[in-house]
Order: sequence, then C-alpha cells, then structure tokens
Amino acid sequence: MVQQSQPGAARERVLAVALDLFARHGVNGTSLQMIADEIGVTKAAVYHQFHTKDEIVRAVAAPAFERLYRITEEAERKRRRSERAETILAGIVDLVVDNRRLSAVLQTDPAVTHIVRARPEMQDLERRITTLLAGPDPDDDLLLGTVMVSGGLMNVATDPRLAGFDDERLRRHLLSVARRLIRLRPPPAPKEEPQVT
Amino acid sequence: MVQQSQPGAARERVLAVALDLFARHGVNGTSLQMIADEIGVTKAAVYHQFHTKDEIVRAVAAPAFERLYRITEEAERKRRRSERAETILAGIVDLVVDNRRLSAVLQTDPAVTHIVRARPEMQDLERRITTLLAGPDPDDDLLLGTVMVSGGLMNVATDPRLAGFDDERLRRHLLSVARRLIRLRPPPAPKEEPQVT
DNA sequence: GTCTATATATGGATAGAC
DNA sequence: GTCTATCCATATATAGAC
Repeated sequence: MVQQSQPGAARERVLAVALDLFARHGVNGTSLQMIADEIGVTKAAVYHQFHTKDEIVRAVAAPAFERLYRITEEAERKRRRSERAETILAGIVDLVVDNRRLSAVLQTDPAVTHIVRARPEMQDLERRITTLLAGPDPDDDLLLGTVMVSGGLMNVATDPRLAGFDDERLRRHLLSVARRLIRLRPPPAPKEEPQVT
Repeated sequence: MVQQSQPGAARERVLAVALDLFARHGVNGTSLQMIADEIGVTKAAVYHQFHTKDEIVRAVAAPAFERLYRITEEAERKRRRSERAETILAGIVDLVVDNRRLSAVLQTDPAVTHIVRARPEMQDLERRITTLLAGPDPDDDLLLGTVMVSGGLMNVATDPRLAGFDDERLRRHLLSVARRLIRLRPPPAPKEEPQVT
C-alpha cells in the first residue's frame, strides 16, 4: 500500500472511501470498520481524522451543499424569474453530474436527512430553491414538476440504465428534461436579446 | 393497551409499525427494539411473528411488488405500445398514491435493494417495466424521461411540499407529468377532453 | 498518523417460563 | 402470544503506546 504523505491526504482518503460505501450501503449500513478496512487501516486511525461518524457524514456532504448555497445566492441575484430558474437549474444539473454518486446519498439517505438536511438553514435553502424553480405561486402541475426535478435529478444520475452516458450527454438531456418539467424555455443564445415569456 | 385478538392482527401491527419506522429512519436505521417499543411489546414478541429482520423487510415490501408484477403482466398483454405504456404508467401511479410512504423506501433504501430488489426476478421485472414505458429502442431523451418516471414518482409521493395533495389530485398530476416525460398522449377518456402537449 | 487494547452500548437472535 | 433472561457479534468511541 502506497503511503500518502501529503498533508490532508489521509483525510481525503477517508472521505472518498466513505462516499463510495455510503452510496452502496447507505450511511447506516456503513460502519467505521468498513471504512477502515477499505483504506487498510484501523478504526482508531479513522477516528484520528474524524471524532464521530456524524462528522464524516457532514464532511462528505459539505462541499456539495456549499456549492448549492453559492448557486442559490447567484440565482437570487438575477432579476427575471426565467433567469433565476435557469441559473439554479443549470447549477443543480452541473452539481449532480459532477457528483453522480454523492447526489443520491444526499437526497434520499435518512441519516443524511437527520444529520444535515434537518438543520434550519438547510430547510431554508431548500425552500429558496423551490421558489427559484417554481416562482412564488406555482400551479399544481408546476409544483409537482418542481418537486420531481429537485428530487428526481439526483436519482437519475445514479441509475444504472444511464451508466453509459458521459457527463456532457447526461448534462444536456437532464437540462432538457428538467426544463420541460418546470415549463422553462431554453435560454437565448449569448449576444442575443432575451425573449419575453 | 387494547389486546388484538383477531388472527394475524399482531403480525399486521408489526408490519404497519415497521413501515412507518422504515420510512422515517430507513431499514438499517430501524432496530427490532424500536419496532417492539413502538408497539409496546418486547423484541421476543416480534420474533415470534418474524424470525429475522430480513423477513420483516420482505413482508413489508411483498404486497407492493406483487401488485407491480400483476400490473406488468397486464400491461404486456396489450397490443399497442401506447396501450402498454399507459397501463403500466397508470398502474404505477395508482400503486404509488396508494402507498405513499412505502414507495420511497422500496425505491431508494439500500437495505431493500440488497434484500429484495437484488433478486434476479426483481431485476427482470424492472427491465420489463422499462421496456413497457420506453419501448424497445428509446432515444436518449425518452430513456432519461423513463428513468426519471420510474425513480422520481416514488420520491414525489413522499415530498412534504405535496403533503396537502389528496390522493385524487396527486394521481391526476402525477399521471400528467409522467406522461409528458415519456411523451405519451393521454388516452381517449370517456368524459374528459384530451389535452394537447 | 497509526497502532493495540479496551470500554460501553446496542444490534440481531434464541431459550424457556408463563 | 408475550414475557424475562441471555448469548454473541458488532457498533461507536476512547486511552495510551509507538
């Protein structure tokens, strides 16, 4: 086994292995022993990096949620509703495509829900994203499309039937399908005047 | 505590409580102790009904999968592709609406995936459903829409943002959104006017 | 940073009384 | 059908040596 001597390398190794195991077995189905075994160290070595299991879960999830937060802030600065929706949608699709395995874990794992998403600022973030996607007063179909986008995109990314899609192909079709779900017209090409909805 | 004296009542009580806990904490996050506590009996009493935890999981999931199997068989007997897709889609939507909480567990819980969905006949069933929805040779957009339907419907059913939808309202909009995703025209309804996408 | 060893709690599961 | 009591494995977590 090659020794990792860069600073923080051991920490990153734990996070990478943890993510892989979380995606396969769920957070509650993954023990610290499994993580340690996969790396080839003991549990105590893992505990040297993270003092609790929750800490590992938060560290695995943190980068994605921080990115989601930044995308949300950016989208909220746009003036028109279509711009806001397009920005948050494209941002989420990019995020999902860049973190295919992570997405499903963050979206559906009950442990993640309890540890990360239950926090008030997370619930607030999810509410803001819903508003960005659906606008302030959506009808039933639009609301349901929005729910399916915010929940379904993550599932789709990990589905084995789409394993053969490379990132660019997955991104393009995810965007296309998601836009239809929230009745969003594709944005105008650069250098053109925006069209009125 | 009222004694349940009907035959099979204790068994049904375990299944109902287990489903509720599975939906909230996931299968791996639910211990037999939690199930027993929720009912107000001891672990041993639960073990009298089910000899292993896997057995409980299978018993919780079984009715939904049997119903899914019957719907699939029925859909495959239809002659036209649109009829097959409409039958399986409407059947799945009904199934999801009738079992809102169960759906997400069955679809996304890693323990369920390992215990139930990993079985060859289950994988075969899921493959047949994909073919029913998408046809034999789907393009990228249709395949992705199909994946989103088969994965996303279940998520949608449990989303708190749709908690206020009654069954009929949820069913109607799920069908509408799902049909758009797989580019399926609504069937000629007896008293409803067909919608144009 | 990693190890051995251990503390403590809880998990699934069984035996046998009532 | 339900109980108490118990077995054994594994879980998270900590202490202290190297």
